[in-house]
Amino acid sequence: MQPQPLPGFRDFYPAEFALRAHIFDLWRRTCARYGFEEFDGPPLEPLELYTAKSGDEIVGQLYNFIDKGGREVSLRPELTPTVARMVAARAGGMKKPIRWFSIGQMFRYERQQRGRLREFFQLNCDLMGEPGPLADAEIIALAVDLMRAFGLGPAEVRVRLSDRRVLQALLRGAGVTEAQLPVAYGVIDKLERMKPEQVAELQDGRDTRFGPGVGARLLQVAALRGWPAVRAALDATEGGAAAGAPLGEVLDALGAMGLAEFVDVDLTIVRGLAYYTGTVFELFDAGRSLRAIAGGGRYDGLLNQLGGVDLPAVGFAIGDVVLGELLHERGLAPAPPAAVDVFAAGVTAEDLPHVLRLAHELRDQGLRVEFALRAEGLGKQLKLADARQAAFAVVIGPDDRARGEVQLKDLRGKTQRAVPAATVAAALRAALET
RNA sequence: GUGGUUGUAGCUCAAUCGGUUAGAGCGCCGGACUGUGGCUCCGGAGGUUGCGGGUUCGAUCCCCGUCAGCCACCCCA
Repeated sequence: MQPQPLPGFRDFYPAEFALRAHIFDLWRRTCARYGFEEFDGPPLEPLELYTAKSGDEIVGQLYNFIDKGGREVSLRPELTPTVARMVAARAGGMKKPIRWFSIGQMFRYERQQRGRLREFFQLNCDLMGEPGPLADAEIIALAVDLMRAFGLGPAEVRVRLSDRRVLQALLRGAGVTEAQLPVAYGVIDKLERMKPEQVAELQDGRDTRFGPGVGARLLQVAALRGWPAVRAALDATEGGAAAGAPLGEVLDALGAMGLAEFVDVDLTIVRGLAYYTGTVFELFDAGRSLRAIAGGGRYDGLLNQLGGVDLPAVGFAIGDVVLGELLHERGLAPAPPAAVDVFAAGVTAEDLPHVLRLAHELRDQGLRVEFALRAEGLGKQLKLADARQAAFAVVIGPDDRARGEVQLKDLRGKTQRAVPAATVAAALRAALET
């Protein structure tokens, strides 16, 4: 057996590379439509950049090592700390709000599974310097349009949207103390994966982490679905209306953009407990058979914590792995594009110099051209042209040359016509532009 | 990192109770096809049955280990 790539790392053969290029292309074009600017940082960073944000525990999930200068370094597992550093360094000089995106390869030392590798590409989008809910709506709209760009509609992908402020108000109203909030977030986050017995213990109070009856009320909060139900619960809670106002404005804005049909209000979306302060959302395939496609939210304190500049921010990240799987599943992964426009074929050995001259002339004009690299029958050459999915073939033979012509074949339309040799380049350019 | 499960040709799969030389389709290469492609027909290459060990007269098949994929847990920044 040949040596294989390391576990969780991929070889990109042309077909897979074509999908990756397609994904990157649509990511870039969609971000551009929202006025986002592309940037990048180093793939290798000081280890402290990540331990400062997440603690020493994450080292177990990093590709870290000591470099030849004795520095503790790590391949980047995420981009946010790099963004924070870069923004902090020049925040004073940048017009707000800042709209940035980046496409880069990330590395995490984790056990791989479907949709989770040790190396992946991630699109990061951050909108910094604006605390208002329209910024949240803008970011969510971008995430939705990134799905629509691939042909994925509301029947294929769903945004599950929550808000840390709403969840906090409802949990406090349910009797969860301030100190118990982190535990309650953890419970809600795990609810879908908990055994029925554990849920029952929460329901009937055998789970003693919360006060009497609080567990059952927590389950009621977690079961709320849709904005009307959540808003009704907020209206019945002290301070609830104020806590729910930003989420309401986000939903109104998304509705005005015509994207409301993608969004499900669902408070069980918790995500990383550490730093989200408001809106929190994840994108899933509608059948929920895959991992989350994307996730993000508002993290108003993080840039200050990491970079020392107090800027509110909202953002998200999308990986290429789950998205790629979904595109395959839905038949939305494009076939690799044809690599050549024109195949130049000669009939006899004496035609070869003319084939080479024409091929090079066409290449100089920017056309993609291939020809047979050894003497072969015309049928064989055209088979190759067909396999390459060339749109046209030019056939040069002794009879054609005697008349100063070449045969120009439209391989898709199955038509052929004689063209003066001097005008074939212009004819091909014209035909390929249509 | 823990537990479970699956590994046969480039891909998708077959191989009787443990039995002789591990097969098929697709793909690839060559030919039919010496000035015309997609079709068809013929032929060929390609396998240490993931790897290592054990049981057995004999192992793709049973056992152990290991590596890899998948599933769950963990984690999800």
